[in-house]
This record gives sequence, C-alpha cells and structure tokens, in this order.
Amino acid sequence: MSDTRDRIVKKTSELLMLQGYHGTGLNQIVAESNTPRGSLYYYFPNGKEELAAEAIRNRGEGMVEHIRAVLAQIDEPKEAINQLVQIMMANLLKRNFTTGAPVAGVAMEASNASEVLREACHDVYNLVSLPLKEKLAKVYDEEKADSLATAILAALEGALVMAYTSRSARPLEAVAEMLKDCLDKS
Amino acid sequence: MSDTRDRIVKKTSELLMLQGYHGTGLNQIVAESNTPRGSLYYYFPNGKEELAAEAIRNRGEGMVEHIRAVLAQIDEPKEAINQLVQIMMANLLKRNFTTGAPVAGVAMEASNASEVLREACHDVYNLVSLPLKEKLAKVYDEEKADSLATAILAALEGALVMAYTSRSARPLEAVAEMLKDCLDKS
DNA sequence: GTCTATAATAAGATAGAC
DNA sequence: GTCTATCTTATTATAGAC
Repeated sequence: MSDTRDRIVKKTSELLMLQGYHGTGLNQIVAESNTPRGSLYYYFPNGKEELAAEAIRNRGEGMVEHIRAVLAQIDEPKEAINQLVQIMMANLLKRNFTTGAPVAGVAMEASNASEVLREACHDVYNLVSLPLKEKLAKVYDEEKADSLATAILAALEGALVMAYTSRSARPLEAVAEMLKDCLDKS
Repeated sequence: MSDTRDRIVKKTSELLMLQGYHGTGLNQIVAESNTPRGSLYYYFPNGKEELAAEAIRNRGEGMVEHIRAVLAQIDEPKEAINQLVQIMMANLLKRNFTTGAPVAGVAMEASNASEVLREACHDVYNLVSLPLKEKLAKVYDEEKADSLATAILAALEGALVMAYTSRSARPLEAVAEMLKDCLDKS
C-alpha cells in the first residue's frame, strides 16, 4: 500500500490552513505533494469537497494529539496551558509566520458553501477543545472547565489569525498574558 | 453622484465576511448589489483586489464606529466591554448566525496570495483594537491596556468564527464569561 | 456611467489507455 | 494505480457601443 493518499491529505491540510478552500486548487495540491495526478479522484471519487473534509479532520486529530502531549508534560493546568501557548509562539517564529490558524480560514469561507465542510470544521473545534477541557477539569467544575476551554480555544484561534496577518507573535503574547491573569484568579 | 459605488463596496464587504476572497465572485457582487455590471471596473480599474481592499477597510471603519458607540454608553470599562459582547450575541441570534467574523476568512485565505489584502486586514485589526484600548486605558496603564485590547479582539474574532461554524452563540458566551473573570481581577 | 459581448485564464471533473 | 487528454464551467478582465 502506497503513501500517496496520505501525502495528498497532508498537503491538502497544510494548504487549506494557509489559503482556505477556494484559494487552494487541486492542481497545486497535486504539484506540491509530488503526487500522481490520476490518483486524486481514485482516492477521493467525490472530488475536492471529500478531500477537504478529510484534510480538515486530519488536522483536527493532529492538533488534539499535539495539545494532549504538551498538556501532559506539566501537571498544573494553568501552567500547562501557558506552556502550550509558548510552544505555539515558538513554532510561529521558527516557521516565520508561514503557519496559520488551524481551520479559521476554511471555516469562514467554506461553511457557507458546503454543509459537509462546515460540519468538519465544527467537529474539529469540538474535538480540539476536549484536551483543554479535561485538563481544566482537574481544577474547575465541569461546566466552568467547558466554558473556559471554549474561550481559550477562541482566543488562540483568533490570535493565530491576527498573527498571520501581522507577521508577528504579539497577539499570542497578549493572549498568553490574559490567560495567565484569568486562570490565576477564576 | 450615484450611490452605485457605495452599494458595490457594502455588498462586497458583506460577502467577503461570509465567503472569503476567493469564495466571492465578481458576478455575485454585481448581482446581489443590484449594480450595473459595467460600473465595477469603472470605479475599480484595478479589479477585484482593489475593490476587496476597500471593502475590508470599509468594514473596519464600520466596526470601529459601532464599537466606539457601544463603549461610550457605559462608563466602567469592564461593564462596557461586556455590553459589547452581549450586543454581538444578540445580533448573531437576530440574524440567525448568517453573520461571520469581520475579517478572519479573508485574512487567512488571502494574506498569502496578496500583500495588499494582508495589509488591509492587518490595518483593520489595528484600527479596531483602538477603541478597546482607549476604554481600557481608563483603568489600566497603557501597556496593559494595549495587550488586553489585542487579546480581547482575538478572543472575539475567534469566537465569531466558532459561532459561525457551530451556528451557536456558545463560543461568545464563553468568551464573555472569561472576560468578566479576567477584567475583574487583573 | 452604463451596456453587452467576449476574451483569456483557471478551476473542478471525467474518459479511456495502460 | 497512474497517465494524458479533454470537457465543462466559472472566473477575472477587456473592448467598444451608447
């Protein structure tokens, strides 16, 4: 079994994050993934929408793994989450801001055109909030943990969008600072 | 002087928010703005990019006005900002989640393809954070006010993206709650 | 300022050979 | 599973009449 399919999904996932759905062409996906042209519709008979939905979910799973791994390193929830933001900033700098918000672009731009993609984005947000919620539940009651996890995710996603357009880590720094204040006291 | 140009910009601004740059066609803009086909390139000789840049800035100015007006109604910064979020939620519900994040979609999807649009989005984020910063500066020192304004903007923008995909006001509720905790203490 | 028609390009998708 | 060639459609953009 070849890794062609996997390479297509990975590259699509990456391009969607940076360029959105309509901004990413099948040609570019095929070219940059060094993948046979004919394979795309072999693996994804329903075309672009099917491929994009899988790529979005794939990114979601990747994020969950990453977040879970980072949060597992530090016991205290507030410190662990701060560490998560610090790592996001380091990655941003390391990759020179050529990394975007996980799904915000596609979410805004394709939710209107495709219910399939809207649901995929929605699912990713739900999925990604889980490890945050679990971590916070060690200190807060379930309702509070859930609400906080959602708010933190929103702040991080928004900060990544702003970081992307400003080519700067400042928005993430600001969120990190806010979260420190916030989690200290609530 | 006709209002044709203005109608084009307004409709573009609205569609960009919901569908992003690549997801919004010139055909749709002309059709839905009930605008003469031939006028588009008369007013915007440089085509879609020029039009989009102006539409983005136009939305930014509209947001600044709106935010300034809302924040002016309540003296205490923390309460005023909470009121702002409540109004955003009410608008979301009233319009049945057919309203998106101001610029997140375009920001993620077009920043890569066009430096002009990237700057437009960047400018909007800067502009919009100003009234927040000013309000917060009544209670915090300037550096703290600036950082908080940026973080709040990020949280709101992210929450709007999540609200858009989930067709729910919950993300905004969560942010409202977080901000209340946060601004209480910091 | 606005119209219609059309050019030029690129997109997503399909067919059939191998 | 992969290749090439092609179809269809939509897009941005332009030309020239009025």
